Amino acid sequence: MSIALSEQEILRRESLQQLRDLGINPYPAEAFDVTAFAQDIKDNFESNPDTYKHVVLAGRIMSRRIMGSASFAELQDSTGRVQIYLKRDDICPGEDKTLYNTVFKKLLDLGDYVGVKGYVFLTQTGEISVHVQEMSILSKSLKPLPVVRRDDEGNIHDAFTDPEMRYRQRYVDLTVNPEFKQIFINRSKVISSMRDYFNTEGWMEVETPILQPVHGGAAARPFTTHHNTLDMQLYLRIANELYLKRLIVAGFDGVYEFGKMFRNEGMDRTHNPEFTSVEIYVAYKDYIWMMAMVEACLEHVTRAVHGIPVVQVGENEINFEGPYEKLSMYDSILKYTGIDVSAMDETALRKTCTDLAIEIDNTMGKGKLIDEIFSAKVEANLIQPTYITDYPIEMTPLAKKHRSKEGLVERFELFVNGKEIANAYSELNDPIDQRQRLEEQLVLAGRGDEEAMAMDDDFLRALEYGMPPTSGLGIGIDRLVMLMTNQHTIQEVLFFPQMRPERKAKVVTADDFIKIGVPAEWVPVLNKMGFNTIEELKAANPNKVFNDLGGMRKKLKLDITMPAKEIVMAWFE
RNA sequence: GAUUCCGUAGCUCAGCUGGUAGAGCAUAACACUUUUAAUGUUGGGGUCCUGGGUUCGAAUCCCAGCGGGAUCACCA
Repeated sequence: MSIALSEQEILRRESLQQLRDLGINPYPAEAFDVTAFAQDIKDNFESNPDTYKHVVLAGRIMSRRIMGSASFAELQDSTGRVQIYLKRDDICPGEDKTLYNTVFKKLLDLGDYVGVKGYVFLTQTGEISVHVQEMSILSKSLKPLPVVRRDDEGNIHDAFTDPEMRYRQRYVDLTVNPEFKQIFINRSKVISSMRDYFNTEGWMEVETPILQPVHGGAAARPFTTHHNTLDMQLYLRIANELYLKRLIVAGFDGVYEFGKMFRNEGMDRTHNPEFTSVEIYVAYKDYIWMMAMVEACLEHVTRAVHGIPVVQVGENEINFEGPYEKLSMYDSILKYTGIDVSAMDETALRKTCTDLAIEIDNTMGKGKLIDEIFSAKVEANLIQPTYITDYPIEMTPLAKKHRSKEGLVERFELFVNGKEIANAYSELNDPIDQRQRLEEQLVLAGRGDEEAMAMDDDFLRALEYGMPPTSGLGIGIDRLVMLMTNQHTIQEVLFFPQMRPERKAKVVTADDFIKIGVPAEWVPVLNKMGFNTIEELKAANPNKVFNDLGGMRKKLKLDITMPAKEIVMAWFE
């Protein structure tokens, strides 16, 4: 709790107490069953007025226009806002006008939850409104929300836009900027439609460990933690690939998992330390099959979100209907740079990078150098969904060697709008080859590559028992959602993006002040005067503090007893 | 991590070459029975992010720190 309450917060707490004094519970326990929603009323009242003669709805009061004994307010529920009309003598049919004159006009604040019963009608200006016959308080709001106003043209005034506050206090953001809720509704549709697609195909949703003794399956720095009972180091997973493959070894034909991954790396517009991915593995398939599956799946997802297979992303209209363009890694570099890197050795690649003004360092192997060229020169050109296929073996230790092309693996990545969205292999199931490839990763690690993949002996043991030919796919859900919702920062598609901790207010409990003899009712006054710790108080001049207490008492019109001077002096001993 | 911009009332923002801190909304009081960015009148509300420095005097200038944004780097 913050130390000094703002004027408005103090007033709201006083209103809360006055409600209680009137015998009104500001936080009632009873259920309040609604029968109507704002959006439905606005959409359907005019075509079907008879069904809105008795409505019950609930939500926050978001604006009020009080005109004597009648008032308009806007009620916001989960679907939107609808205007409500309150007339004193309607909600207070008897002599007692307290509910209107005191409760509604004085003690309610913007942001309070109320429940209303009444009927829908059209005002003289033609706005669909609810004529309230009964009103009850469902929850009192003690902190004022930012007020965002909209005029007739829909222009927003005093918008609540500070990204820091929007991300730290997402509950405020989505309350006053409800249009952002659609991003998260669409996020949910992306995941649920994809899950539907997988389930319809007969593949099984599974869960695998997040706490892993070996961080395998991807190349990234992990978060490290410690288990006390086992007294062992554990990692938050950077990928779940190796566990899902163990389940293919176990005899499932298709398994998939939606889940959080954790990578201890930089944060920016497209990276959050924890992010969501889906991985799916299907036995007896290869990466050619997987391409067709991805096309069907993403078209299904796009239709689920937008109703059509096309989505507008910035300037670009992106069509998720398959089939997508396919380019091999080498051909894509040839296409966009005119350089054929397919036969180059490491030395030649280094020279090519230098010629193209691409920064490199000594830890980079052949695969990484090619990837640098690709990232710098090709990626941004891949706007419509495009498969980049057949990667150099050095950068892909978990994929099967290409069936016909030497030095390559059966892998594709799907690029959309210049960004990687999906990654898939014909999975490596030759245990001896797999062991060698992981050993090569250890060499890279020895050269200083912090992200080289770790050895996982249990995974190799599983492969030795035999894994059927399998194709696997990973999709970054956050980036897919960014595409589907036309957002260009990952923070906009995460409810609670990672932030640095807020600066802590210097917190001191009232007890500390009470212990040195300060009467409880004077503690907030001292806080208001800037004394938030005992040390700060004791550093002050006792006579000045005593005088200022009197001044504050007068200024704040406090109805509390002034402590005697000796008592104040005693605080300083 | 680098560069750069920003941090002032509950919110959105002004605040010039340093001289008693401002507006709109919100809030409080009064008026008002179909308003709608309601209106009219009158009030209250501030750790100018934090800590140093320069100065007679700092929201303003300088330094450091904290937090955020953008760009870049990193991130297959």
